[in-house]
Amino acid sequence: MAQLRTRPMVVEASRPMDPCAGCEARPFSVCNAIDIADMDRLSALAVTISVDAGRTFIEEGDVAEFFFNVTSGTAKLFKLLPDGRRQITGFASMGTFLGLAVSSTYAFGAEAVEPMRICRFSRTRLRGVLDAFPAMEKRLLEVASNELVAAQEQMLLLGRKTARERLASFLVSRVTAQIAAPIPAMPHQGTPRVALPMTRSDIADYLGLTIETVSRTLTRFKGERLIDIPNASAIVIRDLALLASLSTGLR
Amino acid sequence: MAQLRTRPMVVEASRPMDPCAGCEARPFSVCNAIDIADMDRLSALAVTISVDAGRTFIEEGDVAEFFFNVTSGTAKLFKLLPDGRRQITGFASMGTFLGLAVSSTYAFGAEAVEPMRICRFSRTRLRGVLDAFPAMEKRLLEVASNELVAAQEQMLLLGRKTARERLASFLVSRVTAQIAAPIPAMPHQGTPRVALPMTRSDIADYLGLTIETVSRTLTRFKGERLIDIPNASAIVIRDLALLASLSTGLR
DNA sequence: CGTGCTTTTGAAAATCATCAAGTATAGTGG
DNA sequence: CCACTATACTTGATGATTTTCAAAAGCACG
Repeated sequence: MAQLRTRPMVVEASRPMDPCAGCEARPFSVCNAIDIADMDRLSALAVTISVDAGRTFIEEGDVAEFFFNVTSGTAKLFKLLPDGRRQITGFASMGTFLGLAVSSTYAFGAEAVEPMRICRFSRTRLRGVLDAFPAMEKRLLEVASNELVAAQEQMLLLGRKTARERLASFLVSRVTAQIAAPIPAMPHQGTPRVALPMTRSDIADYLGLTIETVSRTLTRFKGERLIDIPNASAIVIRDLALLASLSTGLR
Repeated sequence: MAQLRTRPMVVEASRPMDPCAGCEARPFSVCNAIDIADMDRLSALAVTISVDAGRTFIEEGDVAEFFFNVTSGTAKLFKLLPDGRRQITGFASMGTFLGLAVSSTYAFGAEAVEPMRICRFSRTRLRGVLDAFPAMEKRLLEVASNELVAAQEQMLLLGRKTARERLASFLVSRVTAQIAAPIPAMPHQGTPRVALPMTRSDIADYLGLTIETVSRTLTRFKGERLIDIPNASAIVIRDLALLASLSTGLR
């Protein structure tokens, strides 16, 4: 399990103008629910933070003092068992809102898998903004509902799919996530290239497998001309349709 | 996979007075967020329905026309793969709110495991109530957040726990759910008795195992004096503390 | 007191995990 | 710029937990 030396988290007292105004993540985040005119109310609470790759910025069980919004980069969200077994419950990228929890402590940890920028809000102070702008609370409910649907899909994967089906599902979801979200996306004319900023170990802990099984299964996919593996952190999808049907057991 | 003959769903045009006034599930449900004085606004939309055991009242993929609130009984929520493999994502009992989904179709199916009474609301009409009472929307966000936490815990179980740990977790969660919720609970002086209205097949599909493994593991627990099995639908917990530590791998 | 279902129990098989090297890859410092 | 080291990834052999296949035992209900 990745463990980098712990460099100090860089906190910038960033308030040049309105940090939210030019925020690239806004179109993809809950912040967008607030009218641009009222945005200052939100940006007054926001503190921009840089997080180095490998840095844990949410510790499971810690008092939940903050909400976070991912501006750039990718984080893995995870839960641990006492003996160190780890389940990654999801990956958070641009626009993802983190910290939803009724309890006073975080129910999961979060660690950057690549350098990140995140927006931090005090939970108590954000509550005031939420009360003032019900549209944002409504947006949060949408976000939570979507995550719930994704979580149920992942339960189906973890509880009932084979290793092959899990990897196929993972690759397909990476493709669709890349299309739906962030960067206008590099043109993919049938052979989309998905970036895998996370390690094989992360993928394994996300899919409930071991790194060896992940590696073997990807190698086998390559042999079957379903994918190409130019390097460990990128995969070229050669037959998305077949992968998609594989992912639901229709081989 | 349980498949009973399909009896017609009984719909009662129930509006004797205010059906919500004497509702036993209200203290445990989102309805409680609304002031008793404003309750008529909600009860005007509510239609009470009886569901026979074995009846599917939410079909995965169907247009999501309604929200539901469970008044009594228990339902299993599930997702299916094309070849029939099933993952039960949760059990819904008194007070559970169902139907959260941004999409226009249900992301999961729901089937009664014992006779139920449920409250049905039109999604479009409930939207008006939610807009009028932000407190209820807020409550829904709390509910969704809690379910998200539970879903993450279940992902940890499905992805990383052994069969023994899964069953131990299941039994412990049944005990705590019984204490926290519904019926003032029968006095349990160290040996709580948990009801299992669902079949072994349901438990298996919930824990990502087969019925055989569920049966074998429970039998082994019995042999180890951790539980008693008076009958197939009830279990007496003889050593909750040991089960609890077993559930996190601390054997 | 059958009849049909669920549950339990047993034996064999299989998928995936574990153990163990060996091979890339990336970052570091000479 | 190139070895050198650390880490990540791949590949192979073996093993174990869990599944699959099969059948008997309980239970509920007519």
